[in-house]
Amino acid sequence: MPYEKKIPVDLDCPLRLTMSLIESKWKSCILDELRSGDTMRPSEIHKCLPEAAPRVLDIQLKEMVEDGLVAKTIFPELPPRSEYQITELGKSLLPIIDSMLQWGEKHFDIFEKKYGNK
Amino acid sequence: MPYEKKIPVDLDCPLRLTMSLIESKWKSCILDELRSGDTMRPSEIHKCLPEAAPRVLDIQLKEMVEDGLVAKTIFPELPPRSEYQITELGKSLLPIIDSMLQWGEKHFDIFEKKYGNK
DNA sequence: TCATATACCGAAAAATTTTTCGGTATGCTA
DNA sequence: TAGCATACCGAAAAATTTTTCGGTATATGA
Repeated sequence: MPYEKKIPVDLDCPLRLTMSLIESKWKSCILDELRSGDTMRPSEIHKCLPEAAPRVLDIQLKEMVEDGLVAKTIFPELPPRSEYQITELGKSLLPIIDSMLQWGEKHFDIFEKKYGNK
Repeated sequence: MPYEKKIPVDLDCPLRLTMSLIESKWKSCILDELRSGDTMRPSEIHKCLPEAAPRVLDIQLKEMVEDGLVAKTIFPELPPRSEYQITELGKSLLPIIDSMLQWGEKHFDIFEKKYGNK
């Protein structure tokens, strides 16, 4: 296989399971982008997360589809077109994403001061 | 430096900030272990997380102390003794840990079926 | 005396993830 | 016709994290 995780998800404990689904660098951001429920094309997602290497987004989107967090529709056209949309399972993670977002906003200044502008 | 993260935390966005504080393999579990507020000695933590290599726990505990999630008390004795305790900042992450734990419990069977027992 | 336990560190190896680069195929526009 | 965009893939390089191993120091128990 081209690129594949050794262990798809961590079944050792429920906490590690949830973490393993979202801990890759951009997965939580992808869920956040898709939160509205609207479909997004890959190129849009890339535009919204310009710091992410396009290849990682491909890989992580693929894993999220495999994990059932995101659904993919491929249109058999040329040039190719496809769309991604958050699933119900993916939506059920949004409260977690929200609370992390809020926590980060609330405590941002602590870490800004501590680690910020090098 | 012996072992050090390139970038301590991710200040690009609040969501990535929160993720970067807990996404290392065992940090969320460490917070979960320390949740009661009682102090724990390193050897206890190691016993509670036997699958983690002791060295990673050392490293990750040290980072969590640096990040302010955990407090450390060193007793100047021999043989050495030290204690770790969750801080208020660390406690403020517990609702997130809780919701991940609950999510994992609720959806465990999906992933068990999908990826489980090889 | 020898083994064990304690807490931690450094170095190097191994594993994993992320990034970079190049390639596929085709339609549109200049 | 040339260049660009689209969506994706493979391979390899780079970066990062995790693991393994060995070492520090001293007290206790066999």
